[in-house]
Amino acid sequence: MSEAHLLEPLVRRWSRRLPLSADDRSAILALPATKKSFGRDAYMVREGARTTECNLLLRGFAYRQKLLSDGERQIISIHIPTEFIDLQNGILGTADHNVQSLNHSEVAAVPRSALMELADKSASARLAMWIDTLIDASIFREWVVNVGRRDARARIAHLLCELALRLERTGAGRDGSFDLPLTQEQLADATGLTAVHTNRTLQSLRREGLIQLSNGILRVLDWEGLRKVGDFDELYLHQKI
Amino acid sequence: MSEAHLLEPLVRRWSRRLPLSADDRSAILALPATKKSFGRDAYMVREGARTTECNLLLRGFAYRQKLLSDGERQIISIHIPTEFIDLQNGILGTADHNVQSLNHSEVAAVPRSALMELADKSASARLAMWIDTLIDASIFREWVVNVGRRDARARIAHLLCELALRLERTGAGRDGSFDLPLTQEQLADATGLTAVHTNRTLQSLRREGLIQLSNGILRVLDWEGLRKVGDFDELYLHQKI
DNA sequence: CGTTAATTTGAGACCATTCAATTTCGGTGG
DNA sequence: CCACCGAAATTGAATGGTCTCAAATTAACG
Repeated sequence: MSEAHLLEPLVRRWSRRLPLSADDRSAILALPATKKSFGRDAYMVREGARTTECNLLLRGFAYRQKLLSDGERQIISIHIPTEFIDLQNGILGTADHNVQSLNHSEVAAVPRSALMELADKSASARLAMWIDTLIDASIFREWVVNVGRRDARARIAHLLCELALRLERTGAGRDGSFDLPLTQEQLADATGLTAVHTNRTLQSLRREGLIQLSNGILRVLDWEGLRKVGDFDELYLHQKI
Repeated sequence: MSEAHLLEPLVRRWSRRLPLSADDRSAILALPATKKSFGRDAYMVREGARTTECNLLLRGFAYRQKLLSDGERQIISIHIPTEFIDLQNGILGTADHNVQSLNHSEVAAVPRSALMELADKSASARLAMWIDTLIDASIFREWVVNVGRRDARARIAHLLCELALRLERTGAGRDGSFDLPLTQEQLADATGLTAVHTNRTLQSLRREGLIQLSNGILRVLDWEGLRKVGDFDELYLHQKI
């Protein structure tokens, strides 16, 4: 397994968004990349750490989080394969939040310097990176709305809509069924709720035949219904470019 | 008042972060910019609109918001002079949220195309722009934490800490006293609370001698106390680079 | 299979909301 | 300069969504 192939998924994702020349492609694939594995809940990036490399998620899930001084945790975003989990750190230099592996995951670690050189050299790659960070930001904005103004049912429904759609776009899952190994506690930390209330809310969504969620598998039974409960509008994902 | 001078504050802010060559400076100042005024609550950017220009805030305040289908509003960020209020739109092409003027404000509107040309031409300018959008994103992340996991007192204290610090860094205000024409309803929409509860919470912060907030003027009486209540750590503002 | 993690259930408490009414403030015209 | 007006701020009381704490059940895993 040559290193170049590690970044193939990145090339594929970026080229769906904008035209990449042959030079662009080979420059991206020529980036030095090291495969790394992380176990469940392992820290991939630590708040306050200086950046030396950026990680592209190849397999598994990752989530960004911050810890409050009283130990409470807020999950800020959840990431799926082909996404960078810390691209912004490459530019800002210091991580302002933690990133953890959700389940067993694998990343391609690219030295920050090489990535920055690519950005200087290739206008397309640079734009693709910038867009990646901007879509991240757009998702953060929607999450502010989600935890700020929606009730428990809507928060969870919205989050599941987002994840289902993003997973679908990368070809993961089929028939509205996706691998989603989130514990209810993690789901609670992502929606600003407690695990107990998350449990009751999930039950209510299940009772109404909107979803099925067990054994780390999400099945959306009634997409329109879930979308409505979650007040979900996919514009913010910027995936139809 | 020549148009070039409109962007002087931008040059000043960016050059505090990274070195700008004489060429960079003149290229920035040569950008075509039109001064525009907005009245209180006027829409500056509308969700779903295609982008034709980016707005640099010169005077007054602006805030980003999204509306839920039931009419509720969540404010996503608050902007102060010398900041771009919609830089990300120039790249993504479609606005995914609204921006409104908080009080009477003035902006320098720069055509999207000219800004993108500058980004292609000047490595420093595009890095500065990218950093701007990344710091925005970092603030969004902190807001997710704020509305997701903090109680009412902490949310408001944290928001006031952030605004005070950002205002101070731009030279606005003195002796811990700042112009901050936020209504309690806007403060509520920014923290995911109701106006009524925001009122009671502000009273509790006042009662304890932490702040004074009236007539659109915020005075921080006990910075350490407020910081503690708000669980505030400024790392996420990335202003010490 | 035994052991720990994750999910589920119950009941009571509390923080924040809702609704409604009152007071204060800022601006305006007589 | 005062009377007036609408907006903003403030107060009260009742309601409710979510939390807390604790225990029981089920699932995951070596």
